[in-house]
Amino acid sequence: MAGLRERKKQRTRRALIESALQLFDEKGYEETTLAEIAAGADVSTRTFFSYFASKEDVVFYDTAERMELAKAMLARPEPGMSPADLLSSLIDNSLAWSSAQEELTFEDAELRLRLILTEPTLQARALTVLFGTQLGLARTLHETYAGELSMIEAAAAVGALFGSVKLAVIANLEHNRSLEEIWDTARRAADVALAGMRSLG
Amino acid sequence: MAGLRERKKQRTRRALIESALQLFDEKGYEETTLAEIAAGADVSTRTFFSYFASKEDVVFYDTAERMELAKAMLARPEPGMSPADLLSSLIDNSLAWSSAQEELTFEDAELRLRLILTEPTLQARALTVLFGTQLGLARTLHETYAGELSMIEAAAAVGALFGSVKLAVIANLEHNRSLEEIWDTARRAADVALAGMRSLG
DNA sequence: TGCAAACTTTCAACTAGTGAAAACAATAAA
DNA sequence: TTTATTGTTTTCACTAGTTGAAAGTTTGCA
Repeated sequence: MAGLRERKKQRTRRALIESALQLFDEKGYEETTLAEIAAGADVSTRTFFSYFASKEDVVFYDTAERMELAKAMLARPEPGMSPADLLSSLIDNSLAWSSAQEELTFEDAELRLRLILTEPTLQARALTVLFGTQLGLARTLHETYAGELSMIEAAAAVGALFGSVKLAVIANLEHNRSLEEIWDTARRAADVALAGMRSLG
Repeated sequence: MAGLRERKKQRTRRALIESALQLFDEKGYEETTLAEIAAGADVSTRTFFSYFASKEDVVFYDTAERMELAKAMLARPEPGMSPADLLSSLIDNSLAWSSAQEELTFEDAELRLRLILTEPTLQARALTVLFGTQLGLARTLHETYAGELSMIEAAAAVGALFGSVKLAVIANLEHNRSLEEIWDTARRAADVALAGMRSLG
């Protein structure tokens, strides 16, 4: 389908991602230099920056894609579904999706999560990314329920949902050893936020 | 009271803050270099880093103080106050406090807010700071209502509250011209989150 | 085959941030 | 008031992320 040029670019991109994640795992994030990442992917340091805007960005390479999926979900709810139900199913689906990715092995996904939770720089970036996602989802939700849901309400709903899940999961990180436990924490926190929406209508 | 050494340090700190904020205002955040900030405060560039860990940190110089105030509030609720009521009054107080600071003029405060909302780097830092604050407040709340409120519930409550307010305020930035309007947006968003808590008990 | 467009490399520069040792100033003890 | 001690700032040297520009390659297409 796509020409050689396009395929080559995808390969370079992949090579950069793999080189980076492997090095981060082996030596740590801060300890890995861009020069090393580039070398591992057989390109010049300068070239790294035509694929990613920053060192942090490699770690979040699939964010845009995930965002699109989530948006698509919110854009076309099953007929008759309330905003709260829709958001509730979004949480379920997102958690499920994390496990079921082909591109990355389960270990890769877990490694990446640990990396993000461990490295301050990446944590900060994650907060930014998540924030942007929420804004986008709030807008979509507002459009989906045009008339019924003001922008403030949509933003408050999405913000409350993500805010409670995020804080609860992180605050319980020490206690949550397995993915199941994390999943359970997330669900319980989500229900706190969703109860608010339901009680308002 | 404090010795000369201590007073001198406070003066240098102030000088750095003022030099930085003034330059950020005049030339923009990214355009201002640490060398210029230091020069404006009559110290060496290296000295900047014994006062602040990074360029971003100057802008958030009073964060720790604010955090302590908020924590203190959550630690000693009026007898018989529910968690939801307590958090509700926290929001009111925080919004009020922003306006009533002596150290900075009203313009300074507003300039700083605009700076933070405008500059990506500072936005990112704000998210991190706010996140840390939430974690601290959730722990305090959990301790205050020991037995009644699990850590997950406390985190979900605080996360939902801050999450909804934050997202609603930002999402409505364009529409919110005055502080009063922002305040109103915040209150409305907070009520969405608080309704959830109240409906659960 | 040959030209134009897309990509990569090389080179040079700038800035945030860090470590270490030398220089300097403040405090307290003699 | 001199001296020893301790805290603070400066100077110097260096690393690493990031950006711009120009030169060099590769690919797509006529």
